[in-house]
Amino acid sequence: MNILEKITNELDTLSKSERKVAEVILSSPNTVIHSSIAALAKQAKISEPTVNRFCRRLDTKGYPDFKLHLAQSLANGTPYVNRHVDENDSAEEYTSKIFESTMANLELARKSLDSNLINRSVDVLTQANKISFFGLGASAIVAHDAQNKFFRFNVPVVYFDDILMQRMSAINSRQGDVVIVISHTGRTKSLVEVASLAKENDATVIGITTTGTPLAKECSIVLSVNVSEDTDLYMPMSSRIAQLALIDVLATGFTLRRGSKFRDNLKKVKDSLRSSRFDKKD
Amino acid sequence: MNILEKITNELDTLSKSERKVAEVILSSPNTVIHSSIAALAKQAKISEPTVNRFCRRLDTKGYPDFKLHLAQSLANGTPYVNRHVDENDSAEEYTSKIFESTMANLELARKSLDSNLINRSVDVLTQANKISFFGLGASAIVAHDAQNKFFRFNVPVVYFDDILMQRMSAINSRQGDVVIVISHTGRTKSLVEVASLAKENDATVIGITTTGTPLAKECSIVLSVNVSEDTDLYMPMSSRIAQLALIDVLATGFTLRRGSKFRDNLKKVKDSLRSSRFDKKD
DNA sequence: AGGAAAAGTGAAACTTTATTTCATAATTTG
DNA sequence: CAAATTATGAAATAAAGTTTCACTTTTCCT
Repeated sequence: MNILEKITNELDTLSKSERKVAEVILSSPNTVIHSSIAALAKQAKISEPTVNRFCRRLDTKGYPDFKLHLAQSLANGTPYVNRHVDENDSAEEYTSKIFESTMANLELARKSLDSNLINRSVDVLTQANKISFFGLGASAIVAHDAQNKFFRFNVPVVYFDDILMQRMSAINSRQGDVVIVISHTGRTKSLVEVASLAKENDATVIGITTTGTPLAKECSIVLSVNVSEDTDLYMPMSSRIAQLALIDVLATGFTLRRGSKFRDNLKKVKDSLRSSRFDKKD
Repeated sequence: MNILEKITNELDTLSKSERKVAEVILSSPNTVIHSSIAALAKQAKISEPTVNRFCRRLDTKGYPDFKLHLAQSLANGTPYVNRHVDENDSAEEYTSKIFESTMANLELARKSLDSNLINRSVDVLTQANKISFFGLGASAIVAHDAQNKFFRFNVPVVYFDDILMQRMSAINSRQGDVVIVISHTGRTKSLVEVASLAKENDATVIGITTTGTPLAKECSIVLSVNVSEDTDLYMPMSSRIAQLALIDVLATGFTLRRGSKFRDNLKKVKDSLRSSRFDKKD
């Protein structure tokens, strides 16, 4: 198990001084693996035995052993962890933290996805007469992106980030139409209403949202994209990035399902963009 | 670099005794990371100073530092790798591949970023009279997202995904304006022109693109977001996701730079959305 | 509130571990 | 084959980590 995560989890079982140690470690783990116990104690403004006790509480044999675990956690290939941005972080620090949290959230999102539901969604999408993507705020760009992607497939696709257009479109939907409603919180009133309207009008409603939200209840298929709670003011919404990855998955599933002839077509679309670009001389 | 590989490479530059050390380490590295220098010396049937010299020859500071490197090399379990989607992949398989590739690309992108340039960009952004984001196609949604984010900061911000609007806006820019041009390929002709126009009109032009592209040459600051080449037809453009993460970084840098009063304001914006949502009952 | 018990903490003593020094042994070179 | 170079380990030294124990703070109970 990743020791940084473990520290984060056990933060509240630690004593006051031990928490100071934890904070120093979490804020710059890469420095710590090169520090002696004395240096760390000094930085955390506590004594050396406290550091030692801290290490043992995390089920390591002592400080050197702890450093070993820490080093391994920091090495490549270990799972990424949600780390909060701190007011005094340098550019390097907050950059790392944001990228790592984003990756951690992608990992979480992947775990929450159910491949059977993805399969069913792809089924539905390949058979749709018309596909509409709805989102508001940060999720609007996901809908926008989805439109870009599906547009290339030469299927009737629209996206709206305007409540009224969404409502009108939902009301005009019919059997065979697919409406994809995107909302991280799943609590945005107007979007929940739109989902419900589309459903009443016999469209298949796919929700890209968090498990168990009001929106989820209105959908025919719910693709759960769970990411860690957005409690931190500085922490950006990683949810939209996970949602985009899911759009990639759906689009890929769509392409695969449609077979090889369809893929030749895709290639043509790609090639058609070439003349608008400067050549690559390499 | 992986230290086990390094040991193997340098085997013939080592002395006889040192080679004994190397062999012991290579044969059971997992034991070594929990051994003291004395234990290792005994096992290799040589003296402690020899072990120490061995460590230094591998460019580590000493035995403990060597163990740290060794531990990290051993931790490399399954780094995220770009894996290509195959025609016969199941939903589960392509989902995993897409998420993992996305993470691999985020990792790559992070490595290509220069924190000094991020710092300078944040400087420029906090002092801007007006901020414009330009992108086309997949990058348009990044520009769109950036507008969403910076709009919350109550600064004059616009985004255009229309070539004509971009040109007009670029021509009307002036000293103190910041123009952020987003393009993965950095070869889209009209965008390169827009960057050049903006520059001629004294705007500070920040490019979010790949290193060494025509667009990069036109920019005052280039934030390189390098991801692996998009050679595969099935593989979705991960570049936009890396770009979004970079937008998060810039927005976070902006927030931090602006100080605590500014952050209170942000909280208000966040709260103002509450009434549009269903309550959370938990 | 008041005081006993429990938990937390750090100074100092102590132990373990790593590094340096230096004399000697092995190897290379002319 | 002897001088020079390089390699090696015993012992001394230095550094790092751990334990003990007395003192402080907190918690819990009446």
